[in-house]
Amino acid sequence: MGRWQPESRSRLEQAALVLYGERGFEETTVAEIAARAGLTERTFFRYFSDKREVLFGGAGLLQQVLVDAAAAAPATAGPIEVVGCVLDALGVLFEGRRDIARQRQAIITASAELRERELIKLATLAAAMADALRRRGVVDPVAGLTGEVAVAVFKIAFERWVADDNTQELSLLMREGLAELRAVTTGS
Amino acid sequence: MGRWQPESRSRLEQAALVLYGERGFEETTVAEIAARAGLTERTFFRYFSDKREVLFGGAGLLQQVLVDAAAAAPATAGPIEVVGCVLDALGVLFEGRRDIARQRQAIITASAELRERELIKLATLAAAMADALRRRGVVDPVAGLTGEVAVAVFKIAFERWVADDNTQELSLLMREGLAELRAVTTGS
DNA sequence: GCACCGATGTCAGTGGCTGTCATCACCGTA
DNA sequence: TACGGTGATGACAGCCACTGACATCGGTGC
Repeated sequence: MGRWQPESRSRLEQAALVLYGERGFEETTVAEIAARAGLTERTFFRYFSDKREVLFGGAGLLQQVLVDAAAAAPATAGPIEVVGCVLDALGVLFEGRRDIARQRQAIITASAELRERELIKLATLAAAMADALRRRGVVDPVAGLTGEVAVAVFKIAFERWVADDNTQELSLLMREGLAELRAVTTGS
Repeated sequence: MGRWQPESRSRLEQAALVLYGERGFEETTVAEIAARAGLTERTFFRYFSDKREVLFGGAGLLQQVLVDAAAAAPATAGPIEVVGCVLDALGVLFEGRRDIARQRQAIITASAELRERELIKLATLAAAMADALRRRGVVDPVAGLTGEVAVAVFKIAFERWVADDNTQELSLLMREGLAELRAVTTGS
């Protein structure tokens, strides 16, 4: 036992999720996570650049889906329509995963350090969105601005989605957010 | 010399600014900053909760100005007009400080850790903006969404303002951003 | 003078994170 | 079957951010 167990990475992720959930992020030691996964602290840091990163393995997929959806949007679509397409794609990605998302989000919001990390992941998404728009010919500062706005809509919708007193689908909440935004910016 | 020097806090800020600028954030030790300010590491941590915070002393003032401006906006102003007032107030705050802002921003963008910290400060501003709007009777999710949008406009305008090839005033860039945003959301 | 207080120093300790080298399972090849 | 290579892991030492506890010392009020 021990060596050559194939799923080291996911075992570490699982262990971290459990321990962060039980005791909290700050109160959990990397050595404890590693021990629970049957590995050593050193090996943890070979898979994850730091103690927080273990919770953000999905960020890459998210960005991939975003970029692909932006590229696949109809050639005639303006920036906001592209945002709509992207948000739809992201909605699909989270379908049926609300409980998992909720558990993860509870851990993140409970820790300032983890909130910081989440924000930089979102900022990276905004930058990717802006790049995708530039690749479609959208110029700055509109591209950058639209990237930020897309993420803002996603963020607010996601917050509502994981809130306890809400049962709507994420896609719906994002569409709603986009509509509200349009209403607000055109002057109330 | 040494004790009872009155400006310990600002001496630490100054020392940090210089050292982060010269060698970079990661390569600078808290002990070095403290030594340069004629203090010890322990005292540094009495003034600042961590190594990054020493660069963000102005965040409180920023938030104060934001909240005040939002409260002082005409009662008839809708969410977007309030954002306009707030951005104007922030523009005044930065007037004539572009070189300092540029130096600081160069340090921050050079370090992932510092970018994280900046993002959480911006997120705090967005939350404050949303709260100010709620106090004016704006409901969710519009309040939250508008808070995020306000910060997005500020962020993009600030980036352009500190870019080397730009000579426009920050206020102008923010007004421009707001206009572009309106144009984008109404459909291109 | 004396008692008190608040800013600072000192010191020991924890934990995140890294560099380095050893080890061991597996694989291909002679 | 023996042998060398490879890649994942362990073991260990070390740096540095950060903290708690206690000592110290300058100034202030009585």
